[in-house]
Amino acid sequence: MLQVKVIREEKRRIANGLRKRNWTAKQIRILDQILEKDDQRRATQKALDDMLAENNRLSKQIGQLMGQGKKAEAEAMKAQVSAMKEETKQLEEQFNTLKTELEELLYNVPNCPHKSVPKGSGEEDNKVFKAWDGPLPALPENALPHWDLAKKYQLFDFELGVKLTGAGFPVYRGKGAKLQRALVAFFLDHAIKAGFEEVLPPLLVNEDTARGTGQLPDKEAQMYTFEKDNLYLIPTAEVPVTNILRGEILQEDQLPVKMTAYTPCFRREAGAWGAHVRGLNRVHQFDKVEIVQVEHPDRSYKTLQQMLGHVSRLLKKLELPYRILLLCGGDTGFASAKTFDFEVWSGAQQRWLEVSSVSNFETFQSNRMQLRYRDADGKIQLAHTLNGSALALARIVAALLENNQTPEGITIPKALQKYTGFKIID
RNA sequence: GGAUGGGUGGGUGAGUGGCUGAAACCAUCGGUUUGCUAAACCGACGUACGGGUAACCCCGUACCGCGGGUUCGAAUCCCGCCCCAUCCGCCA
Repeated sequence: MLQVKVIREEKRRIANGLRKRNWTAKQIRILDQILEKDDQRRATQKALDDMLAENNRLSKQIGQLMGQGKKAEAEAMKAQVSAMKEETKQLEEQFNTLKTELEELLYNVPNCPHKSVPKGSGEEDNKVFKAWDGPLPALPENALPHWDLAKKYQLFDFELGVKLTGAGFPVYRGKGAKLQRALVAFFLDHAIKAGFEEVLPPLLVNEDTARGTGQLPDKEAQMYTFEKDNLYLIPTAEVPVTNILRGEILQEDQLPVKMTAYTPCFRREAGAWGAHVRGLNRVHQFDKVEIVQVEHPDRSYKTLQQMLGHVSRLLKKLELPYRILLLCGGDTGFASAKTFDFEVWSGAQQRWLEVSSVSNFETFQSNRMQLRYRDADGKIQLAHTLNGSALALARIVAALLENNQTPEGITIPKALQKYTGFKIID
């Protein structure tokens, strides 16, 4: 959520940012509505506070009169305060309404894209930030897509998942299951080596937590919900991990806070099915190792680049061809100011698959969850939050299987062999 | 799930209707003293929103788990919810 203060002081910049997200002039008028609503809110608060101050003053006097035994005077004053009560109540209701309305307006405004983010409406306007300059795997004509390889080598089973749960919940088996575990361990070890603290968070979160990172109210339809207990299954580890610091005021020298977590991720993906979603390309449950950083605003973009470096190293070690996209305004997530996507080449499908999304949210999340630090002058400031997948398993597995298929079997990249305990799937 | 007792500032913890935004102690920070360290002493020390000021700051309001209620006035009384501890039940 953007701060009203920022909208007021930098309305031009915010409006320009929204234009990059393809907002029309008409839509951008919401900024004026917000400022107007905030003016009303402040005026009402002033009136209410003055009223309450008067009430408090009189009440104190009543207490004193009572203490002095001046009962009649006290009673007269009581009547006076009682008379003001109705007006106070009205002001209070008005104030609460305005506050709620203001918040609802603010919930509709996405983050302002960073100045380096290109304008655009969708995928087609994303810029290739780093192209793949190496060779693509040379696979034979009859190369199998990963869903066929999975059948051939009994690595995972979708039909079985349907029996147990429903579509989009694969059951991994044998070397397929071991491969999952190996990748998780591989990713976690590298994150720990890069200075991230490993955490193993709950997979169910409450409403406050879902709100903190912006899943509520923006992306409610994306999450599985447990109405009876008022809990949500996490769509990414970002949600519980970033919220660890919700409401905290950190010391400046505690920044950056670096955390990593492996969790399964659950996504309803309602209405997202269609072409290109076979096999592991899109599933309701997948495993992911996430890296999260809470950083000083002055350093957050440098940190974003470092996170790109971290993910790049993982993909190099896995010997997967990859490219990095800088998302355009229209494709950048609601809460993000700047997002890079990583895509790996899926040899048999002959397409790039998104395996990681690395974002700087600036103060969009920290404002909502009041995640702050005390600067050198002792002033309290909102911290920047960042996160990235490092990495999401399902599609990595798809690419690994497809790209490494040989007549003898599927070879395992060298760096991964000590984790899998086998060099080939045959 | 049942019973009982609790949820107060960074921590411990006092506070049963007005003098309490909240004692005291600890921690932290600044100062005095000191050959250095320690100790002692003095002082500062919550957050949000709003108002005033160029700023240091000053003022107002709200917040003692969350939400509602009673009252001129609520940390304190009443109701609902959440959470924690202990015991019982169940159990990986």
